[in-house]
Amino acid sequence: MVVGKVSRSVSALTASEGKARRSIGARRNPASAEAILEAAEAVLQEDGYSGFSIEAVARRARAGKPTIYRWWPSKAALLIDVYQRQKHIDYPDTGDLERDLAGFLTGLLAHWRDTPSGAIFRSIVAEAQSDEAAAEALAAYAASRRVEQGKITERAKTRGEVADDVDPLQVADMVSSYAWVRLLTGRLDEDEAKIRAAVRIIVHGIKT
Amino acid sequence: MVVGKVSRSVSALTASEGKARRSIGARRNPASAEAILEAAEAVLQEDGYSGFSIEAVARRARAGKPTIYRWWPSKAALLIDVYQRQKHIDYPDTGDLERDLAGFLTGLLAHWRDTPSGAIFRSIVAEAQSDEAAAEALAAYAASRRVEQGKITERAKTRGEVADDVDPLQVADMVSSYAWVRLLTGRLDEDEAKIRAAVRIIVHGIKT
Amino acid sequence: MVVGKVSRSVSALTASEGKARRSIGARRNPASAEAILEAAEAVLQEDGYSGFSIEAVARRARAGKPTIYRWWPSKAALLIDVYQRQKHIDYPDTGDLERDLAGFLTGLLAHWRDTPSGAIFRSIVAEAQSDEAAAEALAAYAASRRVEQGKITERAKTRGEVADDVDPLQVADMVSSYAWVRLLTGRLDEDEAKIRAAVRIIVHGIKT
Amino acid sequence: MVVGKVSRSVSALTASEGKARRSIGARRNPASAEAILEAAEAVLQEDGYSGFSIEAVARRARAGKPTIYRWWPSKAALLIDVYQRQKHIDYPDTGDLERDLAGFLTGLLAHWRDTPSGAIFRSIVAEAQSDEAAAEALAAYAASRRVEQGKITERAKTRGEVADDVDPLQVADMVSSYAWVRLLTGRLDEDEAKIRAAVRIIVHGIKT
DNA sequence: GGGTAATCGAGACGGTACGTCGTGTCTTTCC
DNA sequence: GGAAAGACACGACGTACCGTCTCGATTACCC
Repeated sequence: MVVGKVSRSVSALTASEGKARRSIGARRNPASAEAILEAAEAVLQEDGYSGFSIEAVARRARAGKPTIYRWWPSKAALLIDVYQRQKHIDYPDTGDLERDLAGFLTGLLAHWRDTPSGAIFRSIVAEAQSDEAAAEALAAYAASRRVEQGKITERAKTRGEVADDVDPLQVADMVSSYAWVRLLTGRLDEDEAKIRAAVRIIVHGIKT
Repeated sequence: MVVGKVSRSVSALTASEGKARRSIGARRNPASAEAILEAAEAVLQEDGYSGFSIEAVARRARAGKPTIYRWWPSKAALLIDVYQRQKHIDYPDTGDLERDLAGFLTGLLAHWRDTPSGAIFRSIVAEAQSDEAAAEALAAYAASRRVEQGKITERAKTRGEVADDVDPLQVADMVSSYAWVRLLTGRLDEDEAKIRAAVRIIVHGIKT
Repeated sequence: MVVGKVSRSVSALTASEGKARRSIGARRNPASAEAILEAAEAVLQEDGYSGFSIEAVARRARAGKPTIYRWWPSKAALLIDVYQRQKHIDYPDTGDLERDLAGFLTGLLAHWRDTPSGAIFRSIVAEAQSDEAAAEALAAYAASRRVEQGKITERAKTRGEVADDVDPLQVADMVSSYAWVRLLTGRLDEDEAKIRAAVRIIVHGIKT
Repeated sequence: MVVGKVSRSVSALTASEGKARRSIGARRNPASAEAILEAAEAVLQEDGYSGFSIEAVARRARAGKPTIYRWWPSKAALLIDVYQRQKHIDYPDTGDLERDLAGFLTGLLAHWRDTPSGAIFRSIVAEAQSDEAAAEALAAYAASRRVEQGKITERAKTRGEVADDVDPLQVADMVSSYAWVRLLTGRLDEDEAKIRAAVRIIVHGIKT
């Protein structure tokens, strides 16, 4: 059983229309926003984080730099938007905590490994180390993800699988951290048995 | 009881000599190397990773840029050297696993919070996301630290506190990851109770 | 005795109405035109030619940029309109050529120095160096002014003060040029004795 | 008889070397300076003042913008250098004041008309209307030219052709102004007879 | 007297240029 | 041959204007 799947529609047309987009009046042009996000994604995928610049995105999107700065105050904000467009992680709900956490973890690592998401998220974390705005955005995002992922343990707690004094957010934190560090140190292709072992340790550690 | 202490010799004189260093002939000038490393550390501490540039280090060290590039092929290499000059933290050995792990974790977070090490290590992680050399250096460093830290659990295993099928390196990985993510998301001032709770979960999860 | 005085009606109200002007139907709104011209004049006076941009004028006039572009095809056109709103100086007629020319010259320089006219005229000359329309407008304006100013010498010629072969337009040209260059090189605060000396040279040069 | 002719050597090679120039150590590279000045001249000639930008010059010279800004603090400074490279006006010395002044004037106007100098000088004057630095540079330049040109009248004064109370600088000012305004209003193709008439007026006005 | 048409403020759009900063390479001069 | 010094080509930064556009609201004019 899967909850929370969010897909996105890719309109790959916009990027190579040939003709320039125009203003549609005194309001944001969604076509421009779309083109910019797609260009950003493409630049990241092709040139990596080191080649990712506002200029490069603007060039590729055939957009003016001010148009980007108007809507995304920093490189990080753009990165996060790109990441959000990509991401659709499943939060499993099988009725078994260990299975749920292991499913989440393997799903997340596979998602990072098999889509551009991993590279993008690495970029965001890197950016957050030098840009205060990025750090805040990342912190907010991470917190919201912890809440979401914490629900897995919360459900198990409701089922009586987990000790009363356990904080689901803390569990989410531990599980996420394990995934983050794997991403940041290039160890996404972790043996699934190891992942299960790690999850088992935590689940054993918190059960009633 | 304390193991693995590494100290460094601080020659704080070099940074503000006033007069420029000169060549000492056809060989590397240690005073320059020292001045550069100290300047790098100071820049990182004062301006953070965002202000850390080869130019800034050269300015502060009163060194020529080529002198830096001659000895450190990339920003990452310099960062790693700077980090290795730092005093490392202690790995406690009290005879009690939970106490050891909690001591290690609080010590590490405090070390990152109270010395330049935190800013430096954040920078290395950030750099490693786009620089291959930094990534390799970071991976090697992290692996060696896992081995070192794994000894804590290894000892507990020898004492029979821990189940046979537990991989001490995996435990080290989980504990370190928890610390890393806190560093990278600016949550070093974590409540000590929370840290103990996290450690307790893991220790409960792996005990015989 | 004074000839050729042109006044303008200042409706200083429009500039700071607070509330935005609206369309008054399918025809030009004179209040907007007025507000734009006044804003342009104010911007020129306060920030000079370098701060004079369509954006700045629109902001100050609380007008839309298209409203400006609709009625003034170029910055130059707006500048010219602004200049023409200015009060023009008097052409003296005392019955004495030297007195008339000196009066004209000191009056013109004082006018440029003490009113926005100087800044505006400088701007037009500058604009005319790269804008063809401005160049034409400036040429036409300058020619008409030469005719007007030539009448001073013309009258003296009628009185027999001036040699027959003297072209009054040429005299006007020489006198005006002297003033222009002073404006353009920031030498409006010229010693009056010097002005009189220059006029005397010309008057001596053309007298019967 | 002609005095003060200054020629320049054009090394048109530099502009299209194909390969980029490199630094020649910690000092100014004359090849870069040369390439920049030539590119500036070419841009001015081909695109006019409105197309003249530091960016365009840098592009054309295959130079970095900082290299230009390092040596020329403003657009005006660059323009003036370009103008100085171009200019080689004769200050005639025939022993006859009227002939000298007429020769100077026709020479100057012809020079402005037949070489890029005219366009360049117009640009400088325009620039000086919005840029304070340009204004100062132009004022200094104009003053030095007045001194130079004043020597023509000075010599005539020594010869006793000119009244004692006449200021040669003022005469130079009047003559130059006449030329400037012709340049700025696009009237360089003035009838030579008119020029002579203007000069005659002044010479008559100042003679003993 | 209801539709049409032109006007208004507003502001987004794709661009270009600004002036500054950092990169990594180079050369000279001094030791 | 190492080191300080700093110029060089390059390119990204974030901002200001450019001139064009589309909007929604607001009348005046014409059928």
